[in-house]
Amino acid sequence: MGKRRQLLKQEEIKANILNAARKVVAEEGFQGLSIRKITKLIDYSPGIVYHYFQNKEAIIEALVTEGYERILASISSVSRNEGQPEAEIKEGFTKYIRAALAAPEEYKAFLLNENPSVLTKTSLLAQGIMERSRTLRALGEAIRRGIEMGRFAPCDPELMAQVIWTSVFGLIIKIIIEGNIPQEQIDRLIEQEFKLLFYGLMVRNRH
Amino acid sequence: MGKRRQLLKQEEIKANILNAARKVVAEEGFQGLSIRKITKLIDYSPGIVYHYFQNKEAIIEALVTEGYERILASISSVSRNEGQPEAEIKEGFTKYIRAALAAPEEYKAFLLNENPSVLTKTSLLAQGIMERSRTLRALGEAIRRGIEMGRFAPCDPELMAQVIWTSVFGLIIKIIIEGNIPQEQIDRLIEQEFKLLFYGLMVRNRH
Amino acid sequence: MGKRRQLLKQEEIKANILNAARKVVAEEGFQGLSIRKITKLIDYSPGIVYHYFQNKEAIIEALVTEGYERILASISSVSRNEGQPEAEIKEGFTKYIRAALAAPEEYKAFLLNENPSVLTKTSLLAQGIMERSRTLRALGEAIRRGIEMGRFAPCDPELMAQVIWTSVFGLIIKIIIEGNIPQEQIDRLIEQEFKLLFYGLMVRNRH
Amino acid sequence: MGKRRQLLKQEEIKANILNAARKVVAEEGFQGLSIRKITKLIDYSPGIVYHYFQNKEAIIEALVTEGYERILASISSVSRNEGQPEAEIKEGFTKYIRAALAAPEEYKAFLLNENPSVLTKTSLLAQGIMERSRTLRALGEAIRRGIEMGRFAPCDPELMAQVIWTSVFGLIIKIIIEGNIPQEQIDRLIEQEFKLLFYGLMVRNRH
DNA sequence: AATGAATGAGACTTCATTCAT
DNA sequence: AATGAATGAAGTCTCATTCAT
Repeated sequence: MGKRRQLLKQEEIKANILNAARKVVAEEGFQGLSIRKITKLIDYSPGIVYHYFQNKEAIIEALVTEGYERILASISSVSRNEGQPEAEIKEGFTKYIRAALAAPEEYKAFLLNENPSVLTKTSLLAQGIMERSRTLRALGEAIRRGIEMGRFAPCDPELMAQVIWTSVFGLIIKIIIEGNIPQEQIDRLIEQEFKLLFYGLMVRNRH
Repeated sequence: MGKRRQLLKQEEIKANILNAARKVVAEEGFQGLSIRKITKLIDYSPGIVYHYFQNKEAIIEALVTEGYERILASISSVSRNEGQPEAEIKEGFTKYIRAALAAPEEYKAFLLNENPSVLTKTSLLAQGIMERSRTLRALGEAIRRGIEMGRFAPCDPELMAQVIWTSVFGLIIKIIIEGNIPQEQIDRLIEQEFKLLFYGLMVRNRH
Repeated sequence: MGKRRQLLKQEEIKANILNAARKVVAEEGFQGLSIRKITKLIDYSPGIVYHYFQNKEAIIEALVTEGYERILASISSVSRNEGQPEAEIKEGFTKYIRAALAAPEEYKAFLLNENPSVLTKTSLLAQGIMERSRTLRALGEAIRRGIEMGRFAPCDPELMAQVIWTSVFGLIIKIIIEGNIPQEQIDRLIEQEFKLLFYGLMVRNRH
Repeated sequence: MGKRRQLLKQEEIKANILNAARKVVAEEGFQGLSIRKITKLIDYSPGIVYHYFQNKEAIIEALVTEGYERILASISSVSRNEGQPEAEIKEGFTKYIRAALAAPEEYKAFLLNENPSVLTKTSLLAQGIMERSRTLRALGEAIRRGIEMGRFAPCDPELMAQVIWTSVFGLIIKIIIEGNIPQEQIDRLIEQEFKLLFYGLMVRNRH
């Protein structure tokens, strides 16, 4: 067998393992993931996993990296809107929310995970996060541009990006957890969310 | 032994068990809680736990409801502020956030719980929730008052209460999950959260 | 407290314990009987049982002795029929079957029990059993009388009593275990059973 | 290692487990069977059993069906006896009894089992059972033949087959449960059983 | 007489991981 | 590359019994 073909096959099996793992996680959460369940799905023996991954931890990390990329991909296509950064922000979150609600179990499993290796990808609240997180950077810079253009009130763009992000995050998580919200109500909540983010609670034109 | 004294002792041991459980949960999360770990901490044999609690589930429930009740209690003392409903809201959430962050595992365990009976207490997103949830009612009515006074922009008070609540919820959950945020940064985030809630992103005095 | 009253009370509590035990056995079989379940039913603590019974074994024995008496009572009223011992036998078994099917769980728990102390009461197959078992003695003597009167074919009355008894026993147990036999079919089976016992399979008047 | 040899070894270990289980059951009854006891006998750790069997239930089922199949097999070799159906019946039951008493625990476990899926195999008392049960059909038809030949008294062959079967069943179960009957006495009881089945209690030639 | 605390053993089961082959 | 055997620890829970009070 040529080396290239071997590598290919190796990647293939790794992918199989990850696919099986993803399936388990989607059904039973990260907590329910076990090596055995994975190998039962792909009809391999438990031992084989240790040929491709150092341990369970490594699988989780791979899963998570990959899952995060997919979520990020959903907002990578957001188009710059020079004149109205708020439209850009709205478009990004709309796509993000849609992607999250389309794979609720994975979203939950991923963003509520406290596994250290997962947290390195999902952490957003530390100071200076704009340098490390593409998402937060994109959001923060849209905010900065809005401020420079005079459309947004002056503020620390990073901090603002963080609380905006957690606001949306809170809504998504709650929608997923409550489980039975009618689509109509979900739409109304999302619409209201944007009103809150952009206009706040207080009345306009005050003094 | 008098019956009263016995009951006391029984309560005492129950409390010991719960305390030990709390300690385990605080260190390893609910996921890491086990009867064995509890009884090792209080130097008892595993079996004895079943004298005081029906099963592990009952311990968790006791822990969780007790914790969440403490959190709810924290906002029961919020004082009406007729002139400035925003101050009332801010005070309420400040207390709520503080209480939540003081018992992070319980907060998570309760509010991320998908058990139906828990959900009946934690659901907030359905239409008409203001009639069923004291918390949401209080928040929604503060908003209504603010609108009537001309301090808040006109909106559906219930919907607004829901997205405000989920915004704060998202921040709390994220702070808990990331785990290692310095207190200083937490304070800045909370401060920024209120700015967002009250003033939004867009510039004031816009037309 | 007078000694007599104490004794009374003691007997009363013993009876309570046994009643509770009987209830457990009726619902879950002897196998499901536990000290805890007993004391939970009568609202006492597990320890108390050991004041009245040496151990679990002793309870079972008491239960069984008592249960056996009740079953025996059902056939104690069978009237002697000097002319037709077969009528006497039929009447006895009819009452016995009815009593057994009226308390199927107890019957099963009792007669299928292999606990040594139970077996001392239920054993029937040993040689010489007619000297020790009232039931078998009654049956065996009816047979002996039948033989002497020339109504029954000559045979060893004890052996014949044993196989007759086990025949009926087999029918009862099977009816109980299958569980869903319609009453009509039960009646037909019982009727047929007596035909078998009295006339056998082979044709009459055979040379 | 070749796949075939592996399969062989796997079967071997499975057989070892079952053998150990059988040993435990033989000594302490099904009630006394535990994974621990099994693995102690074969010097394995408890976990390994779950490589070969899904759970304890599966072991019991394997044990029981295997045992009962052996018993059923014992009567498959009964030879037709055209002239004397009673000889055929006697031979069948003799073999059946011998097989049952050779695997008493399995026999009990299977025939006293109230599990619905077991009952579908062991039920015999319903009307029309001759169409569904090979055993009952064979017995019933021997009876029918006997009647047609004028050797057996006219009767409903199915009903007669049912009560005959339960008669023998009752004897077997009682022998097993009492446990300590000397072989000699067992033989006498069996002999007497056949006398009862064929000739009944009543005197012959009684017009 | 009665209690409730407490134990220690044992039940079934799942899991991550190692290892010889 | 892949397997299947195997372990040992840990999980929850139930039980009969003892004992100080």
